[in-house]
Amino acid sequence: MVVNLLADAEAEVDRIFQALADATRRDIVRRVIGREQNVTDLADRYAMSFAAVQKHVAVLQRSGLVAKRRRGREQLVGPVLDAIDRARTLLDEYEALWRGRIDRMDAILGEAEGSEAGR
Amino acid sequence: MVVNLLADAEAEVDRIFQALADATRRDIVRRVIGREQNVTDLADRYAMSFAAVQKHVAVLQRSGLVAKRRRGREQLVGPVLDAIDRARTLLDEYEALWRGRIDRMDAILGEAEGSEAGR
DNA sequence: CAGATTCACAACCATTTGGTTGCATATTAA
DNA sequence: TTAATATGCAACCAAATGGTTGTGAATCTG
Repeated sequence: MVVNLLADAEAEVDRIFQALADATRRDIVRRVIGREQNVTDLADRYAMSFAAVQKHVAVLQRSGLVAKRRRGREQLVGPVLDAIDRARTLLDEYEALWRGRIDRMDAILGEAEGSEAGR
Repeated sequence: MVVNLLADAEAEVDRIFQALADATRRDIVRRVIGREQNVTDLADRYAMSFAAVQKHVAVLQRSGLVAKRRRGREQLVGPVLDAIDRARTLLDEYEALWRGRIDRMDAILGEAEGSEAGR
């Protein structure tokens, strides 16, 4: 159903913003965009336990912004360019909305739908 | 100290992304950008209690993205254009960061992963 | 093989989040 | 003045978050 598709899309946006709502995680994203890094290297940068950093990486992974790939005994954390680009586009859309350039888009996602009690 | 200034700035970013990490709140932002609305009107749109919507508005208010002004017995919720523009700029910076690093990475991408770029 | 490295994962804990109901207060309308 | 409207706010609750420690399994390395 359309409602579920929308709900899924919204949930995905939720996860992306949620993932970015933590300074450590934003920093991790920056770092792995610079270069793939294993979890230990990442963990060494922050004043918290290895397991805590592991959890942050898991949150980012769930949001789709990063992914891990194995290399021997280590897991290399790297950016998922498609997802990051999706996030970027999403931010673009908010920017457009906020700038008020979306007079036409108002007709599309304006009054009609957003209201539905579907959550 | 510089550290605290940075921490404050990061905390503010936290609050902004956090505020946007909920579909109802994103919807509220869209709506009040379209036109100032009182809390009751907003609450009528969503399948949750008045108090719940009140709390969502409070979160948005703490993030600085919206503000309330009194008109008689009602509180009109409206966008805070300065703060929204600040947030927009912030998102722009992330966009630039991501795009910039990705572009730069594209140049390097052909090479083997063994190559250490000292950082 | 033995030890070190790297990671996964479970259990636990405190705090925050997102929701509820109920009650109090301010303002408008009749 | 009384009733209806619009809001604020406290108390409560379940689930999620963000952290910890501890245990165990893979994978190098000497």
